[in-house]
Amino acid sequence: MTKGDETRQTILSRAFELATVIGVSGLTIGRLAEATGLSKSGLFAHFGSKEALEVAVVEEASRQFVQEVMVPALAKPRGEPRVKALYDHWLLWGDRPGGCFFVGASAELDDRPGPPRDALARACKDWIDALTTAAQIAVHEGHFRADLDARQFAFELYGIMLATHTFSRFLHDRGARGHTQQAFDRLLSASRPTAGSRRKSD
Amino acid sequence: MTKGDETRQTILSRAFELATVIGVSGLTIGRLAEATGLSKSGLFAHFGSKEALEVAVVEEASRQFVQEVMVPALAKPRGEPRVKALYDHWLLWGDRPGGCFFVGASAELDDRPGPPRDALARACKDWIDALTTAAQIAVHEGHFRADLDARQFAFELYGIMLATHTFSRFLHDRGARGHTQQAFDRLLSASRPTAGSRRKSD
DNA sequence: TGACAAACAGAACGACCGTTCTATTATCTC
DNA sequence: GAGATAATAGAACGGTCGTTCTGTTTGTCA
Repeated sequence: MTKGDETRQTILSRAFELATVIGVSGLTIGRLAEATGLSKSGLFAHFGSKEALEVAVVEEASRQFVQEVMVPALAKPRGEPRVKALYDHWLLWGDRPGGCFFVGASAELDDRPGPPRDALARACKDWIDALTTAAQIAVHEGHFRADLDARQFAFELYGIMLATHTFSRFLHDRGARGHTQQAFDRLLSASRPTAGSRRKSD
Repeated sequence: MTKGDETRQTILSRAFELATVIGVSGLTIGRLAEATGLSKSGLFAHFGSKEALEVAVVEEASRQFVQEVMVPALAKPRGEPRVKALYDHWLLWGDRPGGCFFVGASAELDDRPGPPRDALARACKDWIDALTTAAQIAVHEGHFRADLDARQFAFELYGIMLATHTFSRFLHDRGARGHTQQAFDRLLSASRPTAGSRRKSD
């Protein structure tokens, strides 16, 4: 199948953009059909249900996120450089109309059980796991202190990202970017070994 | 007027509960009418428009937030105890079906301009200002270091709160409460004067 | 207590929702 | 190129949305 998958991909790309701006639940078949130039029923046939469309949109978002954030970061050296790259590319990822898709969608779906919510939660957990693993690697590399709780590190970094989203996108706070950078730097400093600590593989 | 205001208050209390769980935009006149036992038109007449209802719900949420979080904290001694009280009462505030109303509503309204969004942003800014002021007072009291950026403190504390909401409500992460406490403790430690610092009014 | 306004109910409106059905194109296979 | 199949359009469905209109009840106050 060629044509069908091609159209489906076009729909999903547009749907992802739309959902980022107006939210997952604000995304309707009618509006999406209009945005893509297809008829409601023609578009609908590609997914079979609104719920399946939402799941597909979440998966499309995850795909793009991996491409734009995870892959570039994995190309960086293990340890703190990779942690920094994850942070930097996330900032770039959030620099689009609507900001970070996942932050917006999380709040929308958190009390609406079902497959779309499950798919989104999976994506967020994967992201947090990636942050955790990156921090753990930084410990092994000796960039971070040996007793660092990598999961705790991921939690706090995630919080910084959420605060960034809220301060800049919702509150239009001009100091948001500065606060973000300062918070991240402080988190890094607190994670590095204190003077006189030992290095790895001693 | 007695009866009208009374019913209006009943509606708003129920609306606030509902909106916390299903979201501000998920709150419909029909559902709210059913939940309160009124007719759609009867309920509608109290507000004149859906938008006005949403604004009223945000204001009701703010009112309750002040009552349950701000007032108890202001009763505490100035400085770190008050900062801790703000944090503690916020945790209690979030311990209800749907979690923190403002966290959920922020993500929903951040790209939907209009009076409801403005009212919500005002409430969030007030909350952040309260955190900032409390931190600034802690500086004056000598509980926090003199060179602390109170606004930065508020930003990071806000991030911890957002992460708490997401980890516990959305991801159902059992470690959320622990991570929150640890992050808060770490933020407090980093804010206190280092050994050998001077006290206030010297 | 009787007049008057406030508070509500009920029905209906057009708009849009997700979904289904049928018909018509376009695409692919042989 | 013919036949089968996939891809899409169009109309229509029942349902819910916010909103308006018209009554009827209820409360308020001189």
